[in-house]
Amino acid sequence: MNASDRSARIRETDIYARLRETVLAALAQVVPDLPPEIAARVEVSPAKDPAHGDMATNAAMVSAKAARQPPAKIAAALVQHLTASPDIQTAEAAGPGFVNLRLKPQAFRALLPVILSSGEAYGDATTGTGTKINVEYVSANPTGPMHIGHCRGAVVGDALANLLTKAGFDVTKEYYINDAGAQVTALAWAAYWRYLQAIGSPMTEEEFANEVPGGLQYKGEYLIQVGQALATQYLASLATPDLGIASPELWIDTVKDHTIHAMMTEIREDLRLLGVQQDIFSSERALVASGAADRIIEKLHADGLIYEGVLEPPKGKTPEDWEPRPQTLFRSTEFGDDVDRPLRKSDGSNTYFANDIAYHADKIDRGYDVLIDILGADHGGYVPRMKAAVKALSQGTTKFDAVLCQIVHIMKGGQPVRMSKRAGTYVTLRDLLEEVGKDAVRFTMLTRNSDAQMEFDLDKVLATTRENPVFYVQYAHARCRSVLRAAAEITTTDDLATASVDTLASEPELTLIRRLALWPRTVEAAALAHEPHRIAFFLYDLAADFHMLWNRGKDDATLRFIQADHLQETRARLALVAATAVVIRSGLQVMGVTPVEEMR
RNA sequence: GCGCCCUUAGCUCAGUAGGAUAGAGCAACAGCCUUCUAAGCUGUGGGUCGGUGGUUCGAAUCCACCAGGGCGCGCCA
Repeated sequence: MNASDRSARIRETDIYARLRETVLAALAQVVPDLPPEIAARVEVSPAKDPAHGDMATNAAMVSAKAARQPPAKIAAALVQHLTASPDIQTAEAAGPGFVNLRLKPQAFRALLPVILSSGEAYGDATTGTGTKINVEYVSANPTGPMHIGHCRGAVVGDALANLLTKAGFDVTKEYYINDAGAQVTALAWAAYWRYLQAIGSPMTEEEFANEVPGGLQYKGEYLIQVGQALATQYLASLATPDLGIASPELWIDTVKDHTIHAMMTEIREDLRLLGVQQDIFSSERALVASGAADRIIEKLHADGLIYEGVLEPPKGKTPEDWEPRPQTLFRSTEFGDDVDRPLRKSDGSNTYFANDIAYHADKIDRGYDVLIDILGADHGGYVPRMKAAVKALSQGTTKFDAVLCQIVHIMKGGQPVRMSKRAGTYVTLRDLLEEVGKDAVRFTMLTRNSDAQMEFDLDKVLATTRENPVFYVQYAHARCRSVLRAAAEITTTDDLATASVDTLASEPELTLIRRLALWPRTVEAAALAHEPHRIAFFLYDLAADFHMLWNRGKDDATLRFIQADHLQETRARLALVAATAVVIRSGLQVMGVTPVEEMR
């Protein structure tokens, strides 16, 4: 799509963007030599108070200084020019220099055919055209099935990726498998224990645990199958002749491979059930094995960004066992971090950070303009060093943003559900999905800003009341579909895009249409802010407007959508209903929630 | 001790890229309602946007300091 096609499309679908162009054109008449950076600050935004009209612009105020004229004077001149616009009914200067615009109802109504012919593509933006973004999310240790703690990041990341795609970005969804660290070695030992059990080893768990460096972790039963599979494939060849612990070199890589593969199979299935489908799975272990991590460290070394040094102890709180030690450090302080960060452990292997630098370098090499990591809030302290690393690696050309997800507290029967493996109340993602379903999980996870803690009340997400946004939004869509089904017997609905909508003039109808008009703007703002939860709130408001309109039919039968003896009126109303359904679907699509056709 | 995030109605939370008189749901109060597909509808009360300064024509929003909560703080990921 070229630039003029693009702006034509914007004029057609985003009424606020269109009016902004109108205002800028008028402003160019009033203030001929306005600097572009001032023009960029001109906004046309929806009026908060209906008494102010439909929209307002700050054009006069932001340009007053550059024009060396008082805002009121510029506003008055703008009003003169703007009243000539075919979209505008009235324009008036108000307050400290706003220009309030009241649009002709037709300007809003004309959107309905556009929505109906665009379908769910309505709201697509071109903001991100030409920008490649990588969204990395979930990235759980492959040490067991996914639990609730992983779930929020998965949903937020997935919805954000969808949102960015809708806003025109070229998006890659990625999962980074943290399969290289000590945790995975511990996992392999745990699987090896299940293997020994499977081949009938006489060792007791205690005897085995005493031989494991760091002790036996991951006692979950989910590894039993892995052990049995190993036994089937390798018989007793991974153990000593008397079925004891063989030298780790003989089995550790095999068991690791096998176990990680088994865990990832489970995790992929969990993700699939959650409706998450990532494009790329990157392995930390493969990255290290390929030598990429070492190469990056060498490169940074050559750039003078790595040195051997001793860190100061944390101020005010010196750990008991603190002692000065020389370490391999990355100069992250040169790029805004608080302290330089270690890259090597004392055993010579890389820290997680070192490998993550290599991983992000790899993503930069793949040509992304923006890297987004979805992280748990407990990784907040990690963000500045990663930001520093990306800056150093890309010479500042690649942007990095981290979206932090706060903890989710599961509530049931008014009581918090404790997350404890020992107590057996460890809630897996699969349990949650079975209990409330994918759609309720996804929607609910998006009903809070991701950096706010959230209560997930298992009883409330299934409630059929207005206070449950999942229900309220789905119900609005179901009602739309219900009306359209009912109307199918009276009038055809397939060509509503060409229906005359001039009769839609009541306040609740126009309120709903104005809400629909906000959709492109909402998509764009949410995408740029990396805040997918805004979509959920928009849909809730949209649903409220729709239910309001529906409820009017309760009091007054002539206000119902279907009027058997007024076909033209009916078709106009149905066009509005159909457009509402389209926008709800469009929003649910971003959230990864399946719209329902009926509530049963 | 330091850094990051947070603090908005009784409760749970929004607040659209600094805009006008800060919004919604629940709860409370007062009415209505038995339905084109229903699990409700209308109205009312309720706020020093944690506090104090500052920048600005204009601040819940940006800056500084203070108070309270969460997270993190040399080879865990």
